[in-house]
Order: sequence, then structure tokens, then C-alpha cells
Amino acid sequence: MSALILNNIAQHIRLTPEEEAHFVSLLSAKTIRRKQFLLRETDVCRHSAFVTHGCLRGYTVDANGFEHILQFAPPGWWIADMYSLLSQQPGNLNIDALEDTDVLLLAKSDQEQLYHDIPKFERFFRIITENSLVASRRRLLDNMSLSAQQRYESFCRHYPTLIHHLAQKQIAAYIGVTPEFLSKMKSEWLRKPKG
Amino acid sequence: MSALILNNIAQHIRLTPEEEAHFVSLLSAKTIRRKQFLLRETDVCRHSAFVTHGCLRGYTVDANGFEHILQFAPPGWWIADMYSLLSQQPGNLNIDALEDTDVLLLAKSDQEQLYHDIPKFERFFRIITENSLVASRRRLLDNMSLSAQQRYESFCRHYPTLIHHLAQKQIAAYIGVTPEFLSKMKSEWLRKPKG
DNA sequence: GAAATTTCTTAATCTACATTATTGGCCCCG
DNA sequence: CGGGGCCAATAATGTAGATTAAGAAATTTC
Repeated sequence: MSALILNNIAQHIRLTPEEEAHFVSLLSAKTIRRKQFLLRETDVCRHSAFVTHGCLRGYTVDANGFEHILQFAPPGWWIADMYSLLSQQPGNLNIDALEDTDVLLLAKSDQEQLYHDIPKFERFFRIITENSLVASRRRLLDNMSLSAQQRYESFCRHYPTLIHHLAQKQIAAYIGVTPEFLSKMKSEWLRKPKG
Repeated sequence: MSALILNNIAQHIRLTPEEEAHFVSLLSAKTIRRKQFLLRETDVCRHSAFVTHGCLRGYTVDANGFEHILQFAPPGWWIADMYSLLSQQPGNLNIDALEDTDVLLLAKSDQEQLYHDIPKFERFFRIITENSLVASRRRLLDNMSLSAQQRYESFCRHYPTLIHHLAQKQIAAYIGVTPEFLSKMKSEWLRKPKG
């Protein structure tokens, strides 16, 4: 049941069976049903979540009521409101489920204890965070330098599996256009089958 | 001379004098003159750089020749092409100096050795990276949800000291508008002194 | 310290994308 | 089966910000 998360960890650090057992004992399983929330923007984020089944999304709502999606979290991904988790103040991220989803939760306090008990985890989360930072910067650049069309293509290239799974509305909110414009782009794209 | 960097580190981890000395011995000082490059986009990034004097900028050039600034690095800031540093492949970040600038360089290989020799550094760079990630996501959200006007205000709020220092052109490239439009915004802003 | 280069401003025109509105399909629930 | 939501498609109109151009101001260079 925790095979996925142990496998995820084993890609970066090597744990003894005892360490694995200790780590797993800190996790608590939870199921979030479709459209239910794991975190609301008024909450303080107290856990990191690892998705084992289903799909979560992290998004904010701006002053005009528009949703902006920061992250999708399919199985094998971590998700949290890092700002809120670090500062222990209310953040501005909502996390809800696009379909019924199973997660493993690691409490912030346990995570910090883990850094002391098994310093290798310091390394693990450093690496995870470094990779997230690289991805976040690439996306920032995409947003600044690419047209909507190119951002859509970039999304398709980067998340080929997610794309069938998601409503177009969600993809539009991720790449930063209205659903209407995404629809228009796709129909124009069908007309001229490009290169 | 390395007081600034030791102070920066002391905000997150506590080092013994011997550890400090060892760390400092790994650093090499370098001066980059105005308009000279610390890193070109065709290079593999082999160092993390800590700025002690002056100001660097990290930017990419898109297909149409426009510059997009990912980061300014005034004194007390770290800068590197994280993607290239991690993958040891050519990245797409240029780093050059806006004025004559002094940096302390830490080679990737030394940084990795440091993680073994003084594990506290694993923690230090984890925390630094976490903070960068939070900042990067906030900026991504700003880009997706705010108008150019609001992004300019957000920049002024966030970098009150930098703003006098920098050419408007640079600020425009950072917030993602043309210099012409930034100029227009500012003159409109003068006309109606806002609230 | 004058020429050369770069930067800033203003203004006219243009365009990628937003807004609003309408329609039809699909799914859920009674 | 029949109605109420939600989602996608299409299209008309609107707008934030880009593009282009050209002159003024500031800085760099020699």
C-alpha cells in the first residue's frame, strides 16, 4: 500500500528496512472524494500530502473569481501549500480532488522530527524541492515568453497522460486562458493540421 | 570579507569556527565587470554564486530576441542556473552583471562534498531552496492573476531598494511588459495620484 | 567633452486574448 | 422520461498591452 511512496523515496536515498518502517508509521492514509477539499485557502497547512490514487489540484482564486491552477497532483506526486506549511500562517492555496483520491499525509511536526531522526530525509526533501523549483521556473518562463498556443503544446508535451483525464476547463485554467479561447485554439488547430 | 555569507548561513544553521573556516576555504572570489557574463546559456553551470557586492541578473532570451528576467541578485543573494547545475547539461539562463559585481563561488563538486562532511549544509540548502520555491510560485501567480499595473506595484513593494538602482528597461523585462508600456503606465500613474 | 550609444517618453496603430452571449450535448437526479 | 446543471463550441464585440516610429534625455566611450 505504501509501495509507491517507498519507491519514490528509493530513487533518491537508501533506507534500511527499519527506517522504512519508521517512516511509514508516521504516515496517515486519507481519502478525498471528488470535489471535496484537502486544504482551503483560509486554513493553515499542517501536512505534506503524497497522492497514491486519483488526482488533486492546487489552485488560487483571484479578486475577480478566476481560478489559477498551480499544480495537478496525480499518483506519485507530493502536494502542499509550501508557503503556509513553512510559515504556519493561512496561505492562499485551495487543494481539492478532481476525482476520488487517496493520499498519505505527513505532518509538519513529524517531518521535522524525521530530519533529526533520519538525516537522509533532509537530503530527500532537498532534492524534491530542487526539482520543484526547476519546474516552477520553467513554467514561469513559459508564461512570460510563450503564446497561449505554445503553452498548450508545452502542456501536452509535459503531461501527455493527464491531458485525456482532465476537463478542458482545468487545462485552460492551468495554461492561463479562458475555456472559450482554448476551444477556439483547438478548432483552429484541427483546421490546419500543422507540421 | 566573507562576513556577509557567514551571516547569511547563521540565519539557518549554527556552525563551529572550524566548520566556518572549512566552508570559507571552499569559496573562490571573483569579480564580474558590468555587462560581463558569469554564465552563458550555452554553458554548463558548475557553481553556485553568492553576491557580496553589486548586482547580477539571470535572464533568458526567447525566440523573438526578447529578454525575460528570472531573478535579480543583489548582495546577500544566491544565483545559479539550477536546471543546468543539477543536470550538468547546458541550460538556458544567462547571468550577467548590471554593475561591477563581486561574488563568492562554490563549485558543485565541493557543495556535494560539503553535504557529506557537514550535513548541516544539507539543511541550509534545503531551506534556501524552499524559500526560493515559495517566491517562484508567488511570482507565477502574480503573472497569471495580476494586471501589468499590479505587477509593477507588487515589484515595488517587494524590491523597494532595487527599484532606484535599476534601469526601467530591466524592471519592464522582469514584470513582463515592454519598456514603452511601463513608461506609459508610470505617466498615467502620475496623472492620477491613486489612493 | 563631443560623438556615439543606450535609455526614456509619447503617440498612432495593431493584435492576442478576454468578455459576453447563445446554442447544443451530456449527465445526474427526481 | 423530463428538467436542471455543467461543459464545450461558436461568434460578435471589447481591451490590455504589443508594435512601430521618432524625438528627447541621459550615459558611456574614447
